[in-house]
Amino acid sequence: MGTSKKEAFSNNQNRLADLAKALAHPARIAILEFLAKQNACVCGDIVEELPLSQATVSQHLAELKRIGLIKGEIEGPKVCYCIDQKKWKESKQLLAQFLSDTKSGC
Amino acid sequence: MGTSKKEAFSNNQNRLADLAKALAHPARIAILEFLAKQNACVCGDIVEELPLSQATVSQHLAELKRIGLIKGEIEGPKVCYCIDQKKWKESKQLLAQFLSDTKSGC
DNA sequence: AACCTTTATCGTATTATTACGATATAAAAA
DNA sequence: TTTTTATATCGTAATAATACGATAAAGGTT
Repeated sequence: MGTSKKEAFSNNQNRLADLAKALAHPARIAILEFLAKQNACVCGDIVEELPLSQATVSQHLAELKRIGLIKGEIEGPKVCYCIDQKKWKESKQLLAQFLSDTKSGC
Repeated sequence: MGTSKKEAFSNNQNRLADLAKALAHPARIAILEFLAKQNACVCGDIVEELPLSQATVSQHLAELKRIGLIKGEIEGPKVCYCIDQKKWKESKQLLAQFLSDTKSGC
């Protein structure tokens, strides 16, 4: 027990839920907002932006990488993170489609 | 340890993350899609639509109610569920704003 | 009243998430 | 080569989420 029964749902439903899960923490929202604001790859100083330890920030970055929303490139001693344009557009599309399909009718 | 440090983030970031959390399970996506498809309040038969026990479906409905996306009205022995129009539009707006603000610049 | 139907809640087992110190790794700098 | 800097990973403790059987609650039906 306790395991999510994802196999019982459609691909689309799982993709949406998984995307939502990646966004389901304020730190990850903050990271995405920060990367977008810089409008470029950010090398270093993501940890300083957040009120969390380095290890925890790394975990949140890993979660965003897992879903593919961001990617990191090793640049000397640092890692440069940026939003993955292709995947971000896809995700936007997926969410926007869900939002527009789901109408509240009463 | 283990507790999410939500107090360290902005209101907007927390609202977004909380909304995303409500969407972060395929069963809840399925429920919202089903309610939207019916385009009316649905009395009963939500449990039959899902591959989960009645108790689990009730929990998912409670989570959607917690965030305010749906509301239930007692109608005799049944409960009629529907998407909360006002809250749904607000949430759509919140997400859409985030999606359009967050541009991938590299 | 006794019973059926529908939904919520309780109890509980399992798994996932969150957080952080400590440590590993990898590359630049001294 | 040793040291410094930046990031990832490990280990672990605490909390949250998921699932479901059992039971309660609320309202109809007979």
